[in-house]
Amino acid sequence: MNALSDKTVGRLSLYRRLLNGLVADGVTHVYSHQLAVLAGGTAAQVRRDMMAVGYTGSPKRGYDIRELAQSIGAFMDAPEGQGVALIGVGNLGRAILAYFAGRRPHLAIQAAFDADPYKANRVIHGCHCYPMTEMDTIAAKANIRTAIIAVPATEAQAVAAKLVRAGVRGILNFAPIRLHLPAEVYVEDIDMTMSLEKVAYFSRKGRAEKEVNS
Amino acid sequence: MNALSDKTVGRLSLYRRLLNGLVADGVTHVYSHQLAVLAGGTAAQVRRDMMAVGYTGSPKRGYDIRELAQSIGAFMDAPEGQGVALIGVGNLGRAILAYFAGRRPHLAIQAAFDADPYKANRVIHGCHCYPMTEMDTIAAKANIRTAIIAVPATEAQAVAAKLVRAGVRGILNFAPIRLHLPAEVYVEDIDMTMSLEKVAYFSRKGRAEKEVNS
DNA sequence: TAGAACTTGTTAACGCTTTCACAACAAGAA
DNA sequence: TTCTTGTTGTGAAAGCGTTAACAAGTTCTA
Ligand SMILES: NC(=O)c1ccc[n+]([C@@H]2O[C@H](COP(=O)([O-])OP(=O)(O)OC[C@H]3O[C@@H](n4cnc5c(N)ncnc54)[C@H](O)[C@@H]3O)[C@@H](O)[C@H]2O)c1
Ligand SMILES: NC(=O)c1ccc[n+]([C@@H]2O[C@H](COP(=O)([O-])OP(=O)(O)OC[C@H]3O[C@@H](n4cnc5c(N)ncnc54)[C@H](O)[C@@H]3O)[C@@H](O)[C@H]2O)c1
Repeated sequence: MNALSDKTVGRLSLYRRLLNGLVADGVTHVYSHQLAVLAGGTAAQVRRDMMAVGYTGSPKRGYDIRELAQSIGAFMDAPEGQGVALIGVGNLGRAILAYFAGRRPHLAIQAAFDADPYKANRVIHGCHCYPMTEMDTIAAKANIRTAIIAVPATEAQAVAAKLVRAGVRGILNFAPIRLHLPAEVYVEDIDMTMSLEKVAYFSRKGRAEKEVNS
Repeated sequence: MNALSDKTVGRLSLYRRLLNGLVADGVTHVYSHQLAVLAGGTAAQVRRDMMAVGYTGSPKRGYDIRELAQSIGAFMDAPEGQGVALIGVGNLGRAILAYFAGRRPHLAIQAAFDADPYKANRVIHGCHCYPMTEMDTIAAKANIRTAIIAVPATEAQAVAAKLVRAGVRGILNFAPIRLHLPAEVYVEDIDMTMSLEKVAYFSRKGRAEKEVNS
């Protein structure tokens, strides 16, 4: 139960998704090197990540998929489930709502908020959309500690501060600015412009490849 | 002109956007520590990144914003501009089209593709949407080397392979699977589910903080 | 049973990235 | 001019995450 690193948690999430896929295919066991190719990593890394969750496989049979997935779940999921709020129901916000709607039982978007009164008090992709003025009360009532920001960049800092005041401790931020918040708030930025520029750069320059001596 | 690291390229993209914002505010010079707080990093890192692009500021005045932005552009942008293709014009694809439409002159989405014949041969957010059957010819004609994948996970691998055959060398992948492609193709994954699970985890556990001795 | 074959768990080495620390330097003040 | 102040550029150190390597272990074969 010691603190896991950022990257390890990300990979655990990926592993679990892959494991669930394997369960659906009827597979029962998997080796670290198999999981590694699915996850795009190395076998050593998979084993090291398993150390972090404390799950132990068996030599010659590998990992029991169902047990391992459950083990990761015990580690990552809130036992009582966890609610998420979405702020900003624009083009991106609606796509996100559509995507996450009813997909994950233990991690669902429970409420959406938008400053536009035209969008408020409607149900979008199965999620009730409230006006921003009600955010504090609803976030408190549903015990929301996690939020997704999909408002224009100019609004993001103010919205983030408001969320933190309402008790939010983790933010997934799509606005292309860096938020300034207390250190105990975890912020993950998804900066599509930055990502696209990286891809564009490397698709011209090529990835710096390790030179292989002939 | 030596190879830059992944992370450095990402930050350069961010710096440039911040610099452009400052130019709009009429600022002409900036210190490394100012840029650092905007970018959410440290002054030392900013200076090291500047080393990478080879631009030299002046002590006591800092960096000339306009020159620096131009310097980064010379480093990152294709001189003749660069076209991007979007595959999959669903909920997410349309949001992306709306967002990038007409925003960046030197890095524009020039063509969209979708397997659904209902979506083909229409103009969506100013971008022509073609049927998948025409992808090869159009990608070749427009000299497209960069693509965004926003198709369902089950289709992503096949679409990616098709893109690579058509000459694409960099892919921004939104589908929640790891693509298996030749090593010279640069792939950046944006895995929203993974990111959200990370945020959910750390919003409960708190970020592993450095213990400060009293 | 003994041995072969292949796996896991774990420590140590490695490499990449960030941070530190400071010499060199520019600009203004005295 | 000379001193003070606050910056940049950069080698060296530190930190962090990944990879390599191998002992210990499990199963199958004979
Ligand atoms: N659409 C994309 O694909 C995309 C890509 C990259 C980044 N982004 C970023 O994501 C964010 C949203 O993008 P979008 O395309 O959905 O924009 P959008 O304009 O379509 O939607 C923004 C929504 O936020 C609401 N809003 C505005 N101010 C608000 C406030 N103070 N409180 C609550 N709600 C408020 C608006 O009413 C609107 O519904 C932006 O920051 C954008 O830069 C979007
Ligand atoms: N919507 C989101 O916010 C979101 C979030 C996370 C991940 N994703 C991922 O992004 C991808 C797209 O999501 P979406 O919500 O836009 O899905 P969607 O179903 O709305 O859109 C998918 C689009 O792809 C097209 N398509 C299907 N097969 C194709 C093929 N072989 N070639 C070309 N086009 C094809 C479909 O016609 C459709 O227009 C999915 O992989 C999804 O997992 C989306």
